[in-house]
This record gives sequence, C-alpha cells and structure tokens, in this order.
Amino acid sequence: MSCLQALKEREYRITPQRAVILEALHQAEGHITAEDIYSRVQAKYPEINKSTVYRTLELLKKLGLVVETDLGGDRLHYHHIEKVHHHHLICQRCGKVTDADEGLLTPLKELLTRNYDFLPHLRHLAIFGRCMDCRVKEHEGRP
Amino acid sequence: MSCLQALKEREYRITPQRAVILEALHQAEGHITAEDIYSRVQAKYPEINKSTVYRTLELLKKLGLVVETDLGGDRLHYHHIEKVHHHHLICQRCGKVTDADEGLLTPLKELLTRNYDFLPHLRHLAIFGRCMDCRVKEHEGRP
DNA sequence: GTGACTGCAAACGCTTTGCAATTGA
DNA sequence: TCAATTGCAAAGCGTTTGCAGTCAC
Repeated sequence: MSCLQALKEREYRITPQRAVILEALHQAEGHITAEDIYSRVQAKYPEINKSTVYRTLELLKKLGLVVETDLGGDRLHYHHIEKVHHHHLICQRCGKVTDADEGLLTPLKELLTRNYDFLPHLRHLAIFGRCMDCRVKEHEGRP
Repeated sequence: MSCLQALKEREYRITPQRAVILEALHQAEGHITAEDIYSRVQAKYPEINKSTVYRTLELLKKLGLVVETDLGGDRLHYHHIEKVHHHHLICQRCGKVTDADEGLLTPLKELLTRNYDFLPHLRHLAIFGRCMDCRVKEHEGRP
C-alpha cells in the first residue's frame, strides 16, 4: 500500500480509519462515491463516521493520491490515482459506466490546443450517451 | 418570444413569472444558473420565489426548450435551446468559459461509435483545462 | 369557476464545519 | 506529551416538495 507510505512521508498520521478507506479505494474497480466508501468501510470498522471519509478523501485529493470527478450525478466520485488514465463512457439510460482508452482523445487535445489556445485536461473525461444494449432496447421500445 | 407560444400551444399557462424567466434566459449570453436567473428576475419582479424559478426551469426542460447542464461546479447551468449547439471550454483556474464549435467532436463521435459500440451525446460537452492567459500566468508564477 | 400555478416554509441529500474527546507518533 | 485526527451533531447549500391561497383561462 504505497498510499500509506506517502502519508507517512509527508508526516500525516496513519490511522485505522485512513487505512480502511484507502483499502476500499484500492479494492474499488473504478470510481466510487463517498457513500460507497462509507458503507464498505463500515463493514470492517463500524464506528467510522462519514465526515472522516470526506475529510480523508479531501486529504488524499490534496496530496494527489486520489482524483475527484463529477460524473454528472448529484454526488462526486473518487478514483485511486493509479487507475485514472482512462475515460468514462456513461450510459444515460441504464447508468452503466465503461472505460475507454487513454489515447482516445489525443487528436482532440491537439486540435484544441492549436485552434482554441486551450490546454484541455483530458485525462479523465466523462462522455455521456447510450450503450449498445440500451440502443437496441430503445429501438424495440422496451423499458 | 417563441417559447411563450410553445407554452401556449401545449396548454400551459403564460404567467408573468414564466415570461420574465424566459426573458432572462434569452438575455443570457450563454449558460446561466438558477440563482443567476433568480437574481436577474428579481429586479423586474421582486416578489418572485426561487422555487418558481426551479419549477419553471423543470417545465422548460421537460418541453425541450431549455437544456440543463452540469458544468462540474456545485450548481446546474441552463441554456436556451437555440444556443445549445456548441461545447464549453472551462478554465479550471479562472473559471472562464469559452464556446467551441459544434463540429469539433465529430471525429471522436465516429470513433466511439465504431470502436466502443457507444453512441455519445456530444452536442453539449464540457471540457476542462487551462486558458492561454492562465497558462502564461501559471508559467510566470503569478496568482 | 376551477384547476394550474405560485409563494412560503420546511424538507432533502450530499458535503462541510465547530468542538470536545481521543489517539498516533 | 500534545497536536493531529476523530466522532458527533449541526449547519450549509443548491434543489425539491407539500400545502394553502391565487390567478390565467
């Protein structure tokens, strides 16, 4: 768990709460909400408080170990930094989130820099739309 | 004001509140928050209530006259439908929002459809990054 | 006249914060 | 030891909702 080391190196304390929160972030396949972390962590550490989760996430964010993302819903998502190099394809119908290649947006990036004097941060983009399943269902008029 | 007509046609009532809210939406150069609408509208119609603004926006959204967008902050933005066909380049340092061409993302769209079986809704995308001014300032170490 | 609409106030859900108690180093 | 960290409870903030009164039609 290199994150714990990173905390230690910067003279932050290693508490059991931080350890379980980091564990949850590691175990999470992709992005995860604060609420999700809270409920996963509660299984191992029932007395933990939600504000501790938020404060820990804020710290990890500040240290650059975790990335906070707004996937368009009403709650923020969090990523372990190691898993950040990709994009999200979010189906607005069923909610499924697929990951897409990092290189996907390289051409767009160049275009924006060249034509708009704008340097985009495209390492972690959310793209909304319809997955194939839902397109089929929609076409058939299924719910 | 074709929006009022649209309301009338669908048998919704034309109230002064709805008229001023629509006016504010028309006058807004680009996206605008509910709070912004509320304060603009208050100048002309002081007794209006914030929930009326939200309910009207919800109605306009339902009718497809207005588009709701999550630009990544903690509040939603609204667009008059006529002004929707573009993308936002949002500077994460100074907050400036620039509009980009609709055609910008056509190649990406094709790629996603072909390689990921995913049909993206890219008519109104928010792209975060740094504008040129802020890149220069950042380079010089300025605030 | 009457149901759609509004204002008001309170609730909501996620997130943040003040404070006293606890705990890692 | 003792400042950093936590749990708790309450507040914040944008948004939504229930309800009774009002107003467009």
